[in-house]
Amino acid sequence: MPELPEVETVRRQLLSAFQGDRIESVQAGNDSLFQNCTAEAFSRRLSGKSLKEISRVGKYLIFDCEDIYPVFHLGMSGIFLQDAGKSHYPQHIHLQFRMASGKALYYQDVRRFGKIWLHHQPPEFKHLGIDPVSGELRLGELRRLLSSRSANIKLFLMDQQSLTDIANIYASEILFEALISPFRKTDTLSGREVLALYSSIKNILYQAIDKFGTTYSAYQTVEGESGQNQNFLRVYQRHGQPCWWCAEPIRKVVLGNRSTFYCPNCQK
DNA sequence: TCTGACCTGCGA
DNA sequence: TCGCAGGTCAGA
Repeated sequence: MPELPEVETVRRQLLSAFQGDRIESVQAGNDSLFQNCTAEAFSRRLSGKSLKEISRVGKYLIFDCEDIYPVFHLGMSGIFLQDAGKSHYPQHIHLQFRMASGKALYYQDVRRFGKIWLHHQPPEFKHLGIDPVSGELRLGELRRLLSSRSANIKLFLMDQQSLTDIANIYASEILFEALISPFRKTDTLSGREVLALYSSIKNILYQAIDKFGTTYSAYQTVEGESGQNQNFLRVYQRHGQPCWWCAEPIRKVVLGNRSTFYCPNCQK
């Protein structure tokens, strides 16, 4: 499940492997992934273009291919692979790029929640909030966002209008490290708690990027490897196991239709 | 603001 | 066989 650190890992690995390379041909097989063009048009328009740059806005990956900008959202299970032989689900490979260098790039999406667009100019994402791993998120800005409304803190962290969507695994981990209950309201946090939350957002997300993301189910890096961050999670999927700090069993509840993991003793 | 649908693999 | 996993968005 590619969340923000996984998407950033993918971006860095794609750039490292393919920046400057020219797309010789594209085979696209599944029209349902394409939001504003057909698979055939996607293939035709990208063939012959060079991959100059890849940027990320939230969980969107924007490829700069000269005068055309394919945009990918990986959804729940979208991954890029250099080697189709490392795919665990080759029947779900929907896109295949052949590059002038002789390399190949495959897009696999088991659940097909991913989305692909083709733009003629760099797209804007006005509906997205601040990227939490950019330098744009400062303590004062987080304090302003938290106090501007009275929302559940877990849902706030998963709301892409505020912080470009930190997503489920990391929202639980961030609240655990900050010792803040997932049931709290955003406008009830003390100055000390806001500071703890701010530090925790940075720590947890940068650690996840450093560990090449978290692998559950279908996620693999571009090189076909698993992420390493699942070995460092302290509450996610650990319900019933003792808390890292106090040994109280970790609990699981559903908030906003998503599983939420927390320590009822440490998180106030 | 909340809920359900989309989708497929996996484990109970 | 059924429920769960979860990002996003439309609709209630």
